[in-house]
Amino acid sequence: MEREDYSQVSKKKRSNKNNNMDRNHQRRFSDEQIRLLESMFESETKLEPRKKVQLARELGLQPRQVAIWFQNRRARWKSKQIEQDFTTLRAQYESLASQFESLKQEKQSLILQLEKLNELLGSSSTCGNVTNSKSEVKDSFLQEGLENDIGAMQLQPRDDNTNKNVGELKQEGIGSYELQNTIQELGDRASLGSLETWCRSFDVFDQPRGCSQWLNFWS
DNA sequence: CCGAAAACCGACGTTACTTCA
DNA sequence: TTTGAAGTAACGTCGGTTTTC
Repeated sequence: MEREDYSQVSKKKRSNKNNNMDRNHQRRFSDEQIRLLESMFESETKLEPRKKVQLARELGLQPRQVAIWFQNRRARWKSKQIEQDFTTLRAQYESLASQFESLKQEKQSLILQLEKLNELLGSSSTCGNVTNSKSEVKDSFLQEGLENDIGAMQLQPRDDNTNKNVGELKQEGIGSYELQNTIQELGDRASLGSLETWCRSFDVFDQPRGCSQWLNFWS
C-alpha cells in the first residue's frame, strides 16, 4: 500500500503552532522515493553534493530534504548498530559469567581438598617420624577417597615434583616438605579473583569499540 | 605565507507530527 | 474513542574543516 502524503490528508486538522512551510508540505515521502533513497544509501552512506542535487531532482525534492534524509538515515543506522553491539556483548557477558560460576565451584572444591590435606599434614607432623607419617598420609589418602580426584590433576610444570601428579609423587614416597609444596601449588590453582580480573586475564574486555562502557553498565 | 571571517557539513538532540496496537 | 509508544521529516546548535579575503 502506498504511503499517504500528509498534504493529501485534508480531513485532519493541522496545528498552526509551527509556521514553517516545510513542515506543512509533505509529512512522509512516497514508497518510491524511499526505495530510491534506500538503494542510494546502501551504496554510499554519505552523498557528494553533486549526487545530492541529482538525486533530489530525480525525486522531486529539495537537496536539503535529501541531505536531511541521509542524516536521519545515518542516525537510525547507528542506533541499530549500537543495539546489535549491545546484544552481542550481553551474550558474551552471560557466557563468561556462567564460565566464571563453574570455576568458582571448582575453586570451592579445591579449597575443600586443601583443607583436608592440611589436616592430614597437621596430624602427621605431630608424630615426628617421617616414615610413619608417610604411611599415615598414604593410608589417609586411600581412606578419604581423594586419590582419584587429586591424582588425576596434572600440576603446572614448574619443577620436578610439581610436573608429576600426586599419584606419582606418592609412589616415590614424598616427604612432608614436598607435600607442602604440592599443597601450595593446589592453593595457587584455587585462587580466583573477581569476574572482572578473571576476564581481564583473557583480554576479553579489551576490544576496540568502547567496551568499557558495557563493562561499567553490567558491573 | 598567515590569520581571521565566512561558508559548509555532519553529528546530535529535539520537536511536531503520523501511525498503529 | 482514547492513549501511549514508535517512527519520521525537519530543525537548531555545536564543532570541525575548507574556502575566501
